[in-house]
Amino acid sequence: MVSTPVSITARCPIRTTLELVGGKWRLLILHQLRGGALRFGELRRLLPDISEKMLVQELRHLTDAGLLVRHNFGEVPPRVEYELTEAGRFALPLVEAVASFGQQYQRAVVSHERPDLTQA
Amino acid sequence: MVSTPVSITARCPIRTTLELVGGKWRLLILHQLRGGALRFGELRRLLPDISEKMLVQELRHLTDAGLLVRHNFGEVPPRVEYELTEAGRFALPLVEAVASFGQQYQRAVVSHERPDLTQA
DNA sequence: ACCATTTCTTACCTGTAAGTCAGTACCTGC
DNA sequence: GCAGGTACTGACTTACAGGTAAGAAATGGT
Repeated sequence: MVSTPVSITARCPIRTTLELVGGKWRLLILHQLRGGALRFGELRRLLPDISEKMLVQELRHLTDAGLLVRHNFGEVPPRVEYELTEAGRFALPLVEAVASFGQQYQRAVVSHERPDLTQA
Repeated sequence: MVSTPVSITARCPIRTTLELVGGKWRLLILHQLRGGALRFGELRRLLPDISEKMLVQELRHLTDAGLLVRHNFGEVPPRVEYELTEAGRFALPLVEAVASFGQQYQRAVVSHERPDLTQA
């Protein structure tokens, strides 16, 4: 053993977050689940323009990441629910921050035509 | 005038934010500029694995969005600085939230192998 | 017998994000 | 007089996010 090969990578936390919840849909899914568990079909109705394929795929990603739990009731026709885990609920303040920044920016853009954001 | 055609779109604030600062690089750029203006070359050095093309492109996007100002000193060799605007500084808490969530998640992942995040 | 419902898979395709690389213009230092 | 730094631009290419559409499996209703 010549040198110490411990975790060279020293992951950037911003990149970590982007890998977890980056992309077009994940924050929106987490946001919809803020109030409690939802069935697959309910999520699809709440996110009108997501394709089924993407919804399945993103739900699976979030579940693998430990932010969601999947409840399969084993019934037929299928009945499945998704719910935030403890870690998932931990992401809610982040979702809130994203939403609130978007709101402020929108307001600033309608009042002036270039964002100012000086006044809350 | 039969109906009132005012702004059907009612933009989702989360989507707005994603369009503004979504993607692989924009949050990282904003983060680097948190302490004040930086030259193009300094940013390139601070973000080792961004390509010059992407850096130019993303700086331009953020400038067009009103989050950055570009200072061209008109010297030769070229000397250009980028700085957060008021609106850009408004995004810093968001960047912080993203970074801190990533940190918590990382810590949770190293201790258990599935994120828990119960203990701060 | 047939159709609808529900969650999910699979194959295929498109568009855009991102990367590579070369070149430009002007000056300084050697 | 040529290499080197500086902030770009543009052409070309690759990778991947995302969309479309079809179908599977099991059951209940008519």
